[in-house]
Amino acid sequence: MSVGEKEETGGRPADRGRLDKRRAIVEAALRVFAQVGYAQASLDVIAAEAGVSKPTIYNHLGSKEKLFRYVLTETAARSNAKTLDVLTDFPTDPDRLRPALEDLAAKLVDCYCDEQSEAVRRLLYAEAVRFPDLFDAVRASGPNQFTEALAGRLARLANAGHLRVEDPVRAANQFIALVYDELPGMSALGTRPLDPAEVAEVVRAGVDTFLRAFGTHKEAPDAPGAAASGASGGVSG
Amino acid sequence: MSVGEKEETGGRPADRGRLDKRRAIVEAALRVFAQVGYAQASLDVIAAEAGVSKPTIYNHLGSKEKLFRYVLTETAARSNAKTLDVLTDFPTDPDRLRPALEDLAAKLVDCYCDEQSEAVRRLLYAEAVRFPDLFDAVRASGPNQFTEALAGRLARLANAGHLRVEDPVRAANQFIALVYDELPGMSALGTRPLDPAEVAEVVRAGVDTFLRAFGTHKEAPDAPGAAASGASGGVSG
Amino acid sequence: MSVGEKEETGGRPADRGRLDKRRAIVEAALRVFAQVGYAQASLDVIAAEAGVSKPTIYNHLGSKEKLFRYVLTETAARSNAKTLDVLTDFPTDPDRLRPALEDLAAKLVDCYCDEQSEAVRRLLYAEAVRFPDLFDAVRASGPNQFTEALAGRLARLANAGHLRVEDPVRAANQFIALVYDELPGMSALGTRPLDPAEVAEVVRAGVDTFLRAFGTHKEAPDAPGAAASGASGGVSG
Amino acid sequence: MSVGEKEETGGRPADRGRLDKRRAIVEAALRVFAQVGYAQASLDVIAAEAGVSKPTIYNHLGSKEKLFRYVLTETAARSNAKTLDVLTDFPTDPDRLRPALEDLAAKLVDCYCDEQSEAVRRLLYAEAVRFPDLFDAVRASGPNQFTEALAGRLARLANAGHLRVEDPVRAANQFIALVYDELPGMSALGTRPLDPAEVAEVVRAGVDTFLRAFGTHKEAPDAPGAAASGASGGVSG
DNA sequence: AATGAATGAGCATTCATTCAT
DNA sequence: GATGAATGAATGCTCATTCAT
Repeated sequence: MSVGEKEETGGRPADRGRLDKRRAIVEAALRVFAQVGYAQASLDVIAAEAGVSKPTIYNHLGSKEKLFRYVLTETAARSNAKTLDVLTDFPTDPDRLRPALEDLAAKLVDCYCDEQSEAVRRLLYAEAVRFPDLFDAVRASGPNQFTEALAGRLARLANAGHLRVEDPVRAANQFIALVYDELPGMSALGTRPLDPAEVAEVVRAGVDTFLRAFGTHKEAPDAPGAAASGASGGVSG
Repeated sequence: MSVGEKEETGGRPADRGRLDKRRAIVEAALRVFAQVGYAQASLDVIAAEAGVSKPTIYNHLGSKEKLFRYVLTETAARSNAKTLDVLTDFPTDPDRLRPALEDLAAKLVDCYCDEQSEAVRRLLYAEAVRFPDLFDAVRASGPNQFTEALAGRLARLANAGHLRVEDPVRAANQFIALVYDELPGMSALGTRPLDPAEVAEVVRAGVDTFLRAFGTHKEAPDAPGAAASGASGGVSG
Repeated sequence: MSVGEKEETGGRPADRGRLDKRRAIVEAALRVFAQVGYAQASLDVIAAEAGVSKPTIYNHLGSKEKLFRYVLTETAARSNAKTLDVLTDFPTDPDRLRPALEDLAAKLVDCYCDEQSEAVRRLLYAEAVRFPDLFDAVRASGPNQFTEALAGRLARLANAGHLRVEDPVRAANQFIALVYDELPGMSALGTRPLDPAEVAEVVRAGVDTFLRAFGTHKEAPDAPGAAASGASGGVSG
Repeated sequence: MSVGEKEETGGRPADRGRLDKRRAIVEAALRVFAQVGYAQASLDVIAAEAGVSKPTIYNHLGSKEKLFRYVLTETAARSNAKTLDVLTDFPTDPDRLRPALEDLAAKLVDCYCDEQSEAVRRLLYAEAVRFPDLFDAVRASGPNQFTEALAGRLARLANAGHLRVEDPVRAANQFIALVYDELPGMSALGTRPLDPAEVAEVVRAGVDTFLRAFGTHKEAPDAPGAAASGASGGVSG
């Protein structure tokens, strides 16, 4: 235990290879599950992809089902942590609210649209009947926490006079809905790359609507007239 | 649909049984696919559930994949038709906009949360990678059409001075997002029954936010104080 | 259904091939089970040996365990029927008892030492722990019935004054023990061919002892002095 | 076995643990083999049962097959030694023959029906095809020796005028057959406990028949009327 | 000497699909 | 047109065995 490198696993040096293999298995499994789903994923393929033999998967993770559960919860946890992180930078008492919200929304949809995030979402949808507990677990550890945290921020902003929200949790959910809801359709559920410009536009429009609904008079569109993607003028006033 | 209604199920009476079998197969397949997913669904089970023999499925639909495609597109088409229908009752020049929108939203989420609708959604998510074209086809025939139609209504309302919308398509998407987005999480992706009261509350809150963002001064909450789950009046200061 | 051949199965002509396959499977399974035992028998090998595909075995017999049960009980039933048959020829009031008993014993051990009989015995021993019910079933349908039947004959002989038996069932068991017990050891549990002469000698000696114990004075050794295989004279008196 | 009794378990004290492990392995293996058979016995289970790791089994015994051979021969040897021992107490010139024979028979069937003895028998039956040499080895070292020894005793008794036997080996085999043959069926091949009273009855009946066949006039039933389960006196007439 | 970890080979079972009837 | 029967191809999982430690 002289220089380092082995320090990071904490255990005996021999554990190094073991942990590498475990990680390789889990990563390969995520790739394969995301590609073909739970039922169609064959352990042969996962083993090959991970560069290990099939029994090694069983030694490490016990069964296909346990592997699936582990992969999903672990991946979801990682995604969730990243998502929660985007709130860290969010200013408590922002100079200008609109850009702050747009920044937040951009980072948020970035997390939500991340390849692994979308893969987990697809798998949870796909197996909602067979693994209902997985859905609950991931939701509890992820989206719900983010919603709560965001609700807290919104409540503080409201208290500071920057927003008019009555039910912060609902407002938080609506914020997420406004900035994200259109994207899965555009990316074919995370299956096709998104045009960043379109994403930015969706985000801006979502934040705009959010602020129209919950903002105070102090806020004005960032760049007037930039919000419209379809009909240019004509309507309101 | 004037003259022969029965004509559309085939001319000779002998085809009657044939079409019955086909329908039985498709319905059974939907049930089974919805329950266990594409890969885990076995044709034996579907055949048994439909009360036919396995080769009959092949005679009628060619292969498991074609069966899946057919079931999904057909079911989606039915759902979509029902969804589009909810716009029929929507008044062009409503006396009071809020209740009209709430009624519309209620009917809409009813369609979206319908068991078959949710099953199709889960299956599209599950097989988004393997059947990307299915996702596109269903989206094109369904949600997109509804969005467009709703956008048209919103534009007319805007023209009539009832709303202030610049981009009607976007507004339509946001309307849907606001009234529906929270529900899949609540129903575990259509897997668990929803509490109608909670649904109504979500819908009302979504419409409320929508009107705060896009409504004109003429609109006020339907029942003062009923819209929020928290404090009713103004929050901030 | 002109000449015949199909008549013997009774069902539709198409059933012919089906029944042939079933029989082929069962026969192959018996061979393989007898050769390598239950656990080591692979369905691949059985299928190949039977000239059918593996799923066909499942179509016909459901599972390896069911196949085993079926093969054992069916084979045992056949063996048992044959064994019971040897009593048919046994004279009720024999002129001379000794040759009748020797004939009976010879036929009996022929049945007991039959290849299939021994195979079933080995398999029952081998799987007595895993399939205790099989042991009971086969015993009830086979040996017990024979013992009872033989006991009946012995009782009648006793009543007719040809034997002195108090407990006919026990005497029957002892008769079987005397004429058969040595043979499994000699044939390595049915694994090696028996020398017919040795078998005859064992049988004769067994019957001799039986008659010494249960016979009346009327009976005398068939061929005086022929019973001894080891020490020639010297002993008795 | 004069000087060092402990010498035989190895010289250095360090070997103590090694030999303990070996013994633990063999005992565990016997338990597992007896329970599930050769093929179904997994070395993982045996290792766990023995409290050692799997490679340790290989270090000590080389392979599953060698382990099986060793376990069977060693266990058989132990059983055989015990069985041979029952002849030690058998009086050369008994006062009364019947009780002596009954005592001998009781002890003998006790040995034969011992759990380990039956387990070995079942395993030899089960693997008679795969391990024919094992069957021969065990038979040579065990039953044959006992038979020979018993034959010697019977010959001496005959010489002393207590019995009338012409072929002592055959008589020995018949003695064993008479007192033991019924028991495996009653205990489901050693799988179920025997009722001692029934065993005693079988033994007594066996000895009775043996004496009726080979005894001299000097011998009479031990307890008049106790020998038969049916009518005691003469039957026919 | 003992073990944790890894693996190649094998097995029971299932399934989508086809063919003869 | 409908079906019973059959099958090639996979799949999840287990096991005896070996190697590095």
